[in-house]
Amino acid sequence: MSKIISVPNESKKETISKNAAKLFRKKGFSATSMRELAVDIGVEASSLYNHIGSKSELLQIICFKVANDFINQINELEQVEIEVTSKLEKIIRFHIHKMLEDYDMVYVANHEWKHLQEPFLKNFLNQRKLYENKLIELIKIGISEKSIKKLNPQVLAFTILSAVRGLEFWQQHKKNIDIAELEKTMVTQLLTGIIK
Amino acid sequence: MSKIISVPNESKKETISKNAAKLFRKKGFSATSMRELAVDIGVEASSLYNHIGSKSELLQIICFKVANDFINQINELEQVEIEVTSKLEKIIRFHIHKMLEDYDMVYVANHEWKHLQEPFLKNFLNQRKLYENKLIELIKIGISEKSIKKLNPQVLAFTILSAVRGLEFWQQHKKNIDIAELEKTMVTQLLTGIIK
DNA sequence: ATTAAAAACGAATAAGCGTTAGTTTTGTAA
DNA sequence: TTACAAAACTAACGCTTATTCGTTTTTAAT
Repeated sequence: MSKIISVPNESKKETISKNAAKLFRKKGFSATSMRELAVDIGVEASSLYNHIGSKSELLQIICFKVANDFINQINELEQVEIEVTSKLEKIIRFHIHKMLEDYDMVYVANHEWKHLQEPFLKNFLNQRKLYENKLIELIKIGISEKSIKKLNPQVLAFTILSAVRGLEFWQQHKKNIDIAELEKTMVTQLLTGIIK
Repeated sequence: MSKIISVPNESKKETISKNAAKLFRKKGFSATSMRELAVDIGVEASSLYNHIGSKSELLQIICFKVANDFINQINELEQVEIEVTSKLEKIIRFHIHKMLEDYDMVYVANHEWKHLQEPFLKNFLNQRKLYENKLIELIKIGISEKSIKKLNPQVLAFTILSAVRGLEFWQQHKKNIDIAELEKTMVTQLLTGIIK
């Protein structure tokens, strides 16, 4: 077969990872074979191993890329001095943008992380918990400042995360809903509710 | 090995299905082998085939059991004559209860349905869309009655569904949060928002 | 044109998969 | 006790899996 075609500024490893993300999202990690991935890329399965270490490594690359992006964003946000509710709004909007830009990778990180091997599995879950705890802390500050209702901060945080992590639905309705409306609706709903 | 032990009023097929749901949730459908399932139940893999047709059938049983439960609930709710917002509250509370009672099955139906074979895959997705559309219609009524904010009903519906489908987190925090508080918090958050 | 490294290939390996077949054990009712 | 059906067993089939090996082709620099 032919060579792996990679666009400039993108290593062949990245090209393989992105294709892997697409397949892992569509079929799941375990149900995706290296042979299928190779076909998609246009090369024999064995040739992939000149560029990557293992199938498992591809999942690691995907999951930690996403985890780092989210951790970095919330870290930057901690430095900024704006109201808690504005921070929450920014977090929600960031999730929406990420889901649109890196749909495959975000989806895989959200749904296929359980197939990571140790020690990567523990590592990933630690990253996740770190992010969740930062969000919970933010909400607690909001409650103490009386800008947020006195409800269980853990539940509030997880509900927001569940809502934005479920943004996959959007991919299937791209045509019907425009992104500005999507953002406005979700921010309004999650922050101020749906009842008039 | 020994025989399959099934509690009274539960067929052996049900026993196998429930064990399958537990494994499919923990490891994913594709990564779960019939041999593993057999070990969990205490028989040889081949013995399972005296009770079930195939591995795929187990996934079908799980997914359609869950789909039917949710469709039935929302159908019953359509008959009842109460306010739209009360109906939404009931739907949210039903999701929470279902996730607690049949965690494994609900999780599998939410996450592993893509491994269904045709025609079951199409069938399942139709059921899902039916449910989503019923929820969207409900919200549209609320908007026209002016009890719900004039926002994109599709987005509102999917956000609610994402939030309740993400209730898996609760399983890991059973000890910290009691169910009454969980319900109250989520209903309040999704219907009236979190900002004071 | 020569050389060395990078990247492709085909073939093979060992392990695991869902499932079937044939046989034996177990439980139940006559 | 006999007879029959249900459900277990062992063994095997054919296929797929991720990965490795040794070799050949391609690419790029001298």
